[in-house]
Amino acid sequence: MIELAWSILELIRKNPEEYKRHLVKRQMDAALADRFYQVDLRWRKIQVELNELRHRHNVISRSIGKTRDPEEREKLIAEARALLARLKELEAEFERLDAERRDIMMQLPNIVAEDVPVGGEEDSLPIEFWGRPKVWRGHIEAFLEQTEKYGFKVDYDVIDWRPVGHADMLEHVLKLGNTLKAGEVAGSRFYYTFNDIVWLDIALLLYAIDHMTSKGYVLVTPPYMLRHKVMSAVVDLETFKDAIYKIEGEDLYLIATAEHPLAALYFKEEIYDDELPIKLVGISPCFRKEAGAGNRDLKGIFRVHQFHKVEQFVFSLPEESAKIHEEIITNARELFQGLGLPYRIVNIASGDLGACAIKKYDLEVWMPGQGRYREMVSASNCTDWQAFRLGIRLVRRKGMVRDYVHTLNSTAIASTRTITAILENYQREDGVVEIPKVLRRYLEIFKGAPKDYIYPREKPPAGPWRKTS
RNA sequence: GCCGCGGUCGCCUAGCCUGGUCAGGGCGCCGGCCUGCUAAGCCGGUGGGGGAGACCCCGCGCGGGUUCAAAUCCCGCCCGCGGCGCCA
Repeated sequence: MIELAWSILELIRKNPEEYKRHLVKRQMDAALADRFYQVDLRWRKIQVELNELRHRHNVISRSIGKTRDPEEREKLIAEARALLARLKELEAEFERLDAERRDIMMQLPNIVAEDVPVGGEEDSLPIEFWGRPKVWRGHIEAFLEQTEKYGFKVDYDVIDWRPVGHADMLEHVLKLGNTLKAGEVAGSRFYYTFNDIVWLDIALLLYAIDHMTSKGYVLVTPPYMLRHKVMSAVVDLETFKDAIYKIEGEDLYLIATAEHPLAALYFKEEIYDDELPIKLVGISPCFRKEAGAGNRDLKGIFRVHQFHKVEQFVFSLPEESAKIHEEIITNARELFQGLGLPYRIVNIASGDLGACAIKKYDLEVWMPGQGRYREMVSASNCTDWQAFRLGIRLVRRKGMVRDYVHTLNSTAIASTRTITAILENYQREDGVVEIPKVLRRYLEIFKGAPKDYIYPREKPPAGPWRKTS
């Protein structure tokens, strides 16, 4: 018997109850698995009948070619026609079943890793803290809620003045952003940024690709749009609905992250085991509808429709993906340690995982203006979920066995979010923002770029502005 | 955008005109024999699915159509190459 190569299909056929437990962990309806099991069973049965019928038809059809006697020929053709009528009926049923089966199959989420906390968003578990957060006196209680509650003793500095939130910093203190005008001409969650903030954006991206390429990751500019068949293979249904922009009148979708085109780099390809791991670092703009976000983070540039991101992506051997997952989150740790931004690593709870991932780490930076840790990085192990949908096979040289590669992705740096973290963490009482030392080498070569500090201004360098506050 | 040519089982390629032998061959890869070891040589394997299995079905860029029968004929789409046009 041929081994079922996709882990989820194999699991449902062999042990549907086990798979249902994973659905429950994800707070999903376990009936999905039952439905698939039944449809799959019937699909297999019909296929047997269909093959039988087709075989008989093929036998007759082949014999027609060898028959010289015209009378005999007519008889055989009539017989083939009769068989064909029955075949058509059965084929119609099979096609209906096959469509239903594929439809459910595309909805099946990955399993949940053993060491993922079970529950909803509130059950996500911080597992590590780094750095020395600046905590405003009024946020101390909230800070302890986010640290000591989980059994971690995190040293922090108390500050007496209240840091200005990133949105107000950008727009009203530094005056280097304009979301009002952007809102008018493009819509909410768009922005104009100017001068030093743009330099900061670019410096962050350079810093991230410098760090990643020095580790041997291959630098990639990917397509910023993908076809439907590719996009739907890379993301789950929810993401598609809530995040993906479509190009009017074309079969093209804007990427929400470089993860999508990077995963697609090996669309329908075979990868030999001795080529793995393949480590990529992509740089691209990201476009997101943020349809499910409601009113959250409406101000500033924390949650926007468009930003730049440097993304890590790895194709790996199945037996190595857990190890590589640790590697990519560690790369992110290094980047944020370099920036001197205090963070915590969170093991995301089962109910909050995307359908693709068996396990996800978020890196959240302490935001002194908001008094909260906020997500900057997300690192997922998708095992063979994406690879199956993209048809990316793994060929093991020993015995030429075929299964699926594993895929992993993680943010390296998302520019706008990281800027908000810098604006809050490097802010002084007088409103001056210090530039993290590690970024300075990427700025010093440019005459017009800021070097050490970004200073508050009286009025913006460009764009309409009315004195309000 | 227009015209012409092309897309074959990992890679290269035959078959297409003139529909019907298992889609043939080369390379690579895997396994075996041989060998002190390697190479050469020889034998077998090398797309997907179903079936407990003997086997069977599907697969020639994708999707339709004609036919008892399609890699082969017809239509649409995608991609590549060459030429023309247009624009950086």
